[in-house]
Amino acid sequence: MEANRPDTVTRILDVSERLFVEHGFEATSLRMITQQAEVNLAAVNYHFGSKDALFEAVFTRRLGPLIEACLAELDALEGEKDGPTAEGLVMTFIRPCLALSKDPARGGALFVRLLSRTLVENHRLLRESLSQQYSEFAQRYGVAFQQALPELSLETLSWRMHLAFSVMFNAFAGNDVLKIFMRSQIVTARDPEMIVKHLVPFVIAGLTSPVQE
Amino acid sequence: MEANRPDTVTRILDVSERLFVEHGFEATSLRMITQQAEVNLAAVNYHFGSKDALFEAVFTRRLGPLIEACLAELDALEGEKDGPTAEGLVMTFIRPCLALSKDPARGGALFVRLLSRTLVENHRLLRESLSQQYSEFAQRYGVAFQQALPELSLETLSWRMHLAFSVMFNAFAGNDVLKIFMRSQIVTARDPEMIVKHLVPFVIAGLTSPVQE
DNA sequence: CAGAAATTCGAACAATTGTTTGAAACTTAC
DNA sequence: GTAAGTTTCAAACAATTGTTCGAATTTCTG
Repeated sequence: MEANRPDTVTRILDVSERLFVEHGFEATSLRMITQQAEVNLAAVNYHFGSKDALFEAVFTRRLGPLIEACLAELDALEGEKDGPTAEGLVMTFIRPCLALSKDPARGGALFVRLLSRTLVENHRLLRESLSQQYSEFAQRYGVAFQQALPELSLETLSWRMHLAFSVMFNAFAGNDVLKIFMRSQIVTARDPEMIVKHLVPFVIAGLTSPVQE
Repeated sequence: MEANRPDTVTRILDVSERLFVEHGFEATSLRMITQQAEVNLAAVNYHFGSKDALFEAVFTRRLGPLIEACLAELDALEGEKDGPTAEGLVMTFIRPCLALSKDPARGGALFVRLLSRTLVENHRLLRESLSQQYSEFAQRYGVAFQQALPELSLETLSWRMHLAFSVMFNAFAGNDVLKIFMRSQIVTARDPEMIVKHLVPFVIAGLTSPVQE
């Protein structure tokens, strides 16, 4: 009947990804995970070693390919004749996030939400294990944006990049800060295309705004 | 020696506010709180009733005055002769947040960080208890922005407000999404004035960007 | 000062947490 | 088919969790 269901490791990862997003790392117990994944309680410690290691495994499964996709887009853009524009650079980040959000096989928007959550929670996993590993990501974008927006000072550019990635992450994660207050006024459809339609112009405008002294 | 230290309730609230920000709600135990606050373990349940009620108390202590300050600024702005501009509206939100961040007596930037964290975590407290209570906040800003940016469709305006408040919240909370990756490149000084210097132009540009079809 | 009310205290409660263990079941290889 | 290796299983582990209780203590009130 259900012959080709994923193996134990994959089922644990899928359920963990969803539960970590819904309830957070601390509030998600191994019994919740193993119960919904229909595996034995000891399976987590057998396959991953510990709950912390499971969390890291959930992360590395998606973050690596996502960052590689961004860097590949960056390579393609820098290969063109004209220098990269700010909009082009933004799209090299948007497109992989969009593709991930629209792919149910890769958890859809779940992982971006988990990433956003973990960033805000300031987890030690992101501070220690993954920060060094993926420092290339930020360095590449830093250089590229410096090239695309040469009129900005390093301080201003750094701040605008910080703000731009901040709003992009939160948009993809669906963190509706206003949804809490506005009852039914804004229906923030989770449609990823809709996100991009309004997100990209907003970010581009913020990045390319003329400096005022 | 230390005669006028705060009373038990205040000490619990102060310590809880800090620990909830540092470790999150679930990962903060009552024993951590009572130990650092130098009160008995049972004091929390005696004064607040439960850990959930303590969390709500930590919230209501700061959120109410903050929102009222924003609405007061809004009243003052709407009382002027000219209609409110987008920048003026943004500043009615920025100024109270800035004042709170710079006031150690009110926990400084702690509460804004807690608010940001709780928004991302999608806590039921913000969905249920506080959303109805402070719906006036969003409604007032919705009407005001509609007046300041009449050329925008309701859909576009809603999205831009969502993105604007999203980036403002995260900026004040100090959620450096790039800090994780960039090692020492960007030193995002926690100086609130510095935040505003770069945050406000970014948000204004995104809000007032001409619509492109 | 005496009595009442409010607060603090130490101790214990049941429940849940992540983790470990050794045996059972299964898969693979010769 | 049998032995070796891999995976699953039920059960238990010590530790920690939020909460409760009654007695001690302090503070307020007359």
